[in-house]
Amino acid sequence: MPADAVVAFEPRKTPLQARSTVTVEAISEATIQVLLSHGADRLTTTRVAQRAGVSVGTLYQYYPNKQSLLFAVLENHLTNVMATVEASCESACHKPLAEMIREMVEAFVDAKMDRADISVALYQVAADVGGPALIKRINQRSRKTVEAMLETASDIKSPPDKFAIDIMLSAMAGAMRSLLEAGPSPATVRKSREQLVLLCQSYMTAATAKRV
Amino acid sequence: MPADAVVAFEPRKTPLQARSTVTVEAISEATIQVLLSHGADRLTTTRVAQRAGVSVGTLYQYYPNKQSLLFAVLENHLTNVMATVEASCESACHKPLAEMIREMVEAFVDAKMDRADISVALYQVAADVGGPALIKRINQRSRKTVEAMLETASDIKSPPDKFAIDIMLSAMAGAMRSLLEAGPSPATVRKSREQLVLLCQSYMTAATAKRV
DNA sequence: TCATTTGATGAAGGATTCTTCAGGTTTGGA
DNA sequence: TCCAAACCTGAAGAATCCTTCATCAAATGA
Repeated sequence: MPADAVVAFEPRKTPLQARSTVTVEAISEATIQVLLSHGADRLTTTRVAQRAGVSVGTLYQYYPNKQSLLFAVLENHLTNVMATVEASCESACHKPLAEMIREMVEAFVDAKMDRADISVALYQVAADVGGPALIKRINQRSRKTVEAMLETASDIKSPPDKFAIDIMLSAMAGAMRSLLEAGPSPATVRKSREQLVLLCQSYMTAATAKRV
Repeated sequence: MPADAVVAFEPRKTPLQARSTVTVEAISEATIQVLLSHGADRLTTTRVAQRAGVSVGTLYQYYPNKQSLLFAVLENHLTNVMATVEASCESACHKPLAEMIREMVEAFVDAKMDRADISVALYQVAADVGGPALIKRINQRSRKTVEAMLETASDIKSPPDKFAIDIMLSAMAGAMRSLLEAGPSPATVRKSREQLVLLCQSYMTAATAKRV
């Protein structure tokens, strides 16, 4: 969605002393909180700094601008979720298809729910500059990871094609987003998790059958 | 996501003469274009007015503020898509489950693709103030519409519960969003449409089987 | 201990943006 | 034709926000 050149995104300085590590962490956390309490369009660098208990100048010592701050928080979150899913994919290798899907989906749901507030807050940021590109990258990596896992499934001839995997992953993410934004009860989460597993399993089974 | 009171959202004045109808239409269209070319955070009322070929003052004659403009455009789009889906649901009544799903999903995909640019542009706005609430309302209505259709399915005893329908709809919307944001080729759209039908069909079948 | 590096401060410049309103133009009917 | 209502204009007020930088404080290690 960007119109013109993307500004600098790289962090300006990496914390060396323990003191600054705490500061950077506080700024990240404050970003989430401000996002949740004021909304994306009312998030100001001053407000974030205030909430973090530091001054604006400090914030600008680690992030060259507002966008890089938001980008960093988003990237961090996506990377975390990604790592969890990747781990589950590795541990599910060589199992039957249905089990694979179950483990992967459950890992995803759990990772998202673990810090549901972060997920919800960041949906507001995801559409901004940098977001779409980042998400595209993460999606591709996810696709490859899942694809590699499916290749080792013990009970199918050939795995579904890339297309089907993309559809499944985006459907899963979309349903999860809708769920998170509704502020669900634990019971609702459990039920949704189960249904999401079923959704992915039935689709993958159907998509696989087509090719064998 | 809003922090405080929601401002006035209602249009300020309804166009009477043909001239102003054209103006309002131009402003709507310009909003989409600016959203696409500059992004949500660089959308200014002045820019929209300029692109529409009118002055800012004119814009404020019909919309009390910037948010109400964005809200109106979003609402209009969602209502349009919704109407298309509702029509398809009515015409698919009393048919077999698989056909129902196919018609509904295809109607949804086609409605979204019909003005793909609008859909893509509005994803940036959806997370803003008013967006989540609006989407929640539309979702509920969609759920009820689909539920009513499924009740008349000729080949199943009892339809899936509300839960499953919600999951399916949000999964469908999520996958569609991901597709749209990728700027797909016509061939990709066709293939995705087919896969989306399969996704929903297989899930609904699985969810139904569980209850009979 | 003390010099050097790292970290923190926050007032203020500079820029952008929302919104209004006083005054002009066009339209439609009497 | 002529008036009132509808419509349009765009400069400017008011507010908000991003970002910098000169200055002060803390930590490190020699």
